[in-house]
Amino acid sequence: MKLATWNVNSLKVRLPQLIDWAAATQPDVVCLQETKLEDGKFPQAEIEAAGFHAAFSGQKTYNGVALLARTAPRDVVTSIPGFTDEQKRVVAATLGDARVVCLYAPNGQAVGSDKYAYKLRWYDALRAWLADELARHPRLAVLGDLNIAPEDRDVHDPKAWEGQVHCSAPERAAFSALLALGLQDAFRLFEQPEKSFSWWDYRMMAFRRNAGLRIDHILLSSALAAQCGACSIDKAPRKLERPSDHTPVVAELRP
DNA sequence: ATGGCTACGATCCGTAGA
Repeated sequence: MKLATWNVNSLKVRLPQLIDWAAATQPDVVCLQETKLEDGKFPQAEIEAAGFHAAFSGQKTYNGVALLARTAPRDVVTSIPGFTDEQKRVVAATLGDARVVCLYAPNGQAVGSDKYAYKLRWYDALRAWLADELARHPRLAVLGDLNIAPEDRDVHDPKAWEGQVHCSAPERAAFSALLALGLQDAFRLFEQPEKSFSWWDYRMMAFRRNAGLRIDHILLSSALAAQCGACSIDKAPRKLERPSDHTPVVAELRP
């Protein structure tokens, strides 16, 4: 079983790339972020034609998440329980015997800003919810654009980014707190190339200079981590015309 | 050098992303 996460930065613009990529990669589950589409405008027919069921929660212009799966999603949830939020950042569902949570974490803008405070509040609520989810579902996968580079090796220029949003100590503590629940960073279960990133700024030829961050993640409970045979970043879509600034991360689970 | 792209919805520029 192949699980993937991809911040597509507009599903409308990236739909053809998503369809091509899914045909080539054959994932069983795809978590999408920044769909930027109201639910009424979700491309249901195209996604179905590509062989996926879909659960989604979107809004105009900003945010929006979707969970694509070969099997019908059950028990769909589209918010962190008890955390009131206008912003559509969460969709979770049960797929077969696994619980899958798709997340688009707040960006945080700048350390000390209102958006940064919201990001940390959001992470607090997320941790409490995932603790609950883990207790209920030992086979739990959490995928998404978490907007945190957990370690310096996840940053192209750790000095320049030191203490900045995505890298600040409170954000890294929030990421660690998820791992402390019993989740594992699937990417780090394996030897990886140095300077592996999942996002590159559109400006300054950042992709060509590999000036990126690893902020898109797949976290697995122990039961799923034990089955994980590979996890990699697929840079191919970032090389296409009109790419998303993020690229997919894929994990493979053995039966 | 604090910009530099891109997407969006509103115009012909502002907001947001990270």
